Amino acid sequence: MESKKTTIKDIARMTGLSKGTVDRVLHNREGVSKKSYAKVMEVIKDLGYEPNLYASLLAQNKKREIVVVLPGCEKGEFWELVEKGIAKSQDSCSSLGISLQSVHYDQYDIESFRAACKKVLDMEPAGVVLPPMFKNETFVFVDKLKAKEIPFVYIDSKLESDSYLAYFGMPIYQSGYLCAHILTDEQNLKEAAIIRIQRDKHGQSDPTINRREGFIDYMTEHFPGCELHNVFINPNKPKEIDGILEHFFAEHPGVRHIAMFNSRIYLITSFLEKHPEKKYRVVGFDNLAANIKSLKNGTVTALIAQRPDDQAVKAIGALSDLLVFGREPSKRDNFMPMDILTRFNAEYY
Amino acid sequence: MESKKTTIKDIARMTGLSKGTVDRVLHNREGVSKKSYAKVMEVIKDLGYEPNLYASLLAQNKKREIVVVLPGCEKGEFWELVEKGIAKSQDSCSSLGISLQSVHYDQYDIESFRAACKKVLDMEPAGVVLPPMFKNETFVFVDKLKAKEIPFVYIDSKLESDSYLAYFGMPIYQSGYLCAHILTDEQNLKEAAIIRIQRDKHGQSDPTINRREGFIDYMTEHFPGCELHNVFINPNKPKEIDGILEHFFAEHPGVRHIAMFNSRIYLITSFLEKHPEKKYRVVGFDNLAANIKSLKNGTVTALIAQRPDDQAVKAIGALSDLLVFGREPSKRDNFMPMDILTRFNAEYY
DNA sequence: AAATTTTCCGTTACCGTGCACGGAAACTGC
DNA sequence: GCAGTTTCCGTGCACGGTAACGGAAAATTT
Repeated sequence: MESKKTTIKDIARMTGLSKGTVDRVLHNREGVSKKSYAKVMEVIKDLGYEPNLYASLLAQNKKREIVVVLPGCEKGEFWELVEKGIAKSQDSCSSLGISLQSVHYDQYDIESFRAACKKVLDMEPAGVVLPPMFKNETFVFVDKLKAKEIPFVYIDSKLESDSYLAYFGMPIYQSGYLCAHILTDEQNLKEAAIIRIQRDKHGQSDPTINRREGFIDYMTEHFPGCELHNVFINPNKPKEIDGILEHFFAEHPGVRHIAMFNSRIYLITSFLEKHPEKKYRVVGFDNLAANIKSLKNGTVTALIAQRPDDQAVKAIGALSDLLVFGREPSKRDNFMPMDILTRFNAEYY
Repeated sequence: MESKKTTIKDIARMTGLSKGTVDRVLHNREGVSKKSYAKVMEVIKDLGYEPNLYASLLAQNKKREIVVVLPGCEKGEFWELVEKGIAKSQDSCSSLGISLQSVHYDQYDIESFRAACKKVLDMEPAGVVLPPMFKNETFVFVDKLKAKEIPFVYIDSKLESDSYLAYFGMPIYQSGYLCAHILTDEQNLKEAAIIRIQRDKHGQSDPTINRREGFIDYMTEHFPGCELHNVFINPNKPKEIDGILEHFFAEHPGVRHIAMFNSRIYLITSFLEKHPEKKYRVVGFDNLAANIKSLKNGTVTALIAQRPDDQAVKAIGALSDLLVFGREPSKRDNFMPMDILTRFNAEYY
């Protein structure tokens, strides 16, 4: 049992052939007689031969590239957290002989996404990681990837099809459901406010829609009498936000519970900090630095976070596992845990 | 920029030395003059040399072994979750040429721990992972490891000393603090019950003590008037537990909040299920299957979990990073996030 | 100054696979 | 029977790094 692992040389010796021929059999290359082929296969099975990965990779001496296609972003925005995950993966990738590249586009400009896709295809990468931001364009893109036999992994959210290698992201509908559970804390509510972003989405795949469904379903099931107010704000006009909120809450003094389904809860903390006596119960999403700050000072009650860095790390890991070790991921759909962050556990995330 | 990665040969050429000497520098082996050493180091930095993992592992052709020393346990107990992490690591380890072994002992029998330690030392492992269960004996053990220059990593909790490579575990005091925060939900409390395990601990390192301190500190700071009742139960006499609890809660009808600082909240769910009308608010620790079950059916309000599987994965990862890549962990103390589990996010952990 | 030790470094034989090259044997057509 | 194909297979170098071996140069001792 302490014997060395069997090598190609052993098989060559056992069969009376040379390692060149054994190699040909292993790779199903032509130029082997049926008799020799059968003999080699038999010995391989008998000895339980497994090729030495290191030697193989060393001899191949290929360089592979994984490309992550992401919206470019300002400091402190959600996608920056994904970038952190990419940075984390850099080390392990480079020591596996894989280089990591990011390609950015403007998430509000479909043309820039098309350009990014073209760029990626020209790079001929060994694998691609992407969040599906523009639904139709993403379908077009991944079809091309499929045609080139380039594996790809979705993060953040996914599009249904049978061609993606894996998906790493939050269970979005359930995150809305959970949000409602935390917001109400099982206390009966009469009213609650949902703060929404005012923007024309043309063809964007928007997880917040699905999330809102989860939220509303929870409320309907548990507190059907609760009235849900939608309040719209525009992140491009930050100065107007406080006014809009002041106006709304003046008209609805009974509302003490606030939820928001995107990562921008920090947009309303300025308003909240002006009314500490109201003790609003506020639940938002994602561990942006600005959100965490408001969480720690008590302005925000809880955040639901989804480990965007881990999503990137795992997506890249799944690809490199495939590329280097030939291992298919065990699951295609990998839901990340929904982390509940409060002021007393936030700093450990 | 499309140039090949720099190799040892490149460095040899650039410095006018041979690759043997470069290799000596890379491994800090002796027999290199200061001048040559400096020259090589400079070129390495300039070219940004990174060794080729495959070639290195292939040439070394070593087999190393990482040993995890753990309390053996029944199905469904805490340490089983750590075992899951070990199983997860098996794949990545074996493809890195590392084999993983577990050595078990009885957590209530110090002699069995001594025997386990001896066994581990005889195995001459390349690295060791362990939770420090018996304080003094662990010190004796890790001293021997240190003498043999075997790196070791603490999980779950840690002992203060300067010899451990890394620690992966929950911030224990803070977890008690957080527990109180969740239990009270910022509502003023008059009374609360702490369920404790009755057992004589001889020399065991017990995280629950520290955790209770955190809990009590939170309560003292936020609700100084709240009376905390200690209720002791004995896990070896499960039939008595319900009676003890019935008796206690009959005598203290005002108590509606319950906390428990070990992983055994499932011991009291039988009692809780008999009194659904009381709507006890119950917070416990760790995502054991039995606990999760009570969480999902609403008996338990929340669990604070610490990713025991991740602890194992990361501990093993830190060791193999050191063994294979020579990378020291960036941090010695790695606190795991304290996950707040409720009935609606538990299944994603 | 010779003898010895120590310090330093180049050489070389691997590790297990991949693959190009070329040669031997078998098979073809005349 | 000979030249030309085709089929099959062995040889040998390459991949990048490791580490033992031994020799030259420098430092030390006698």
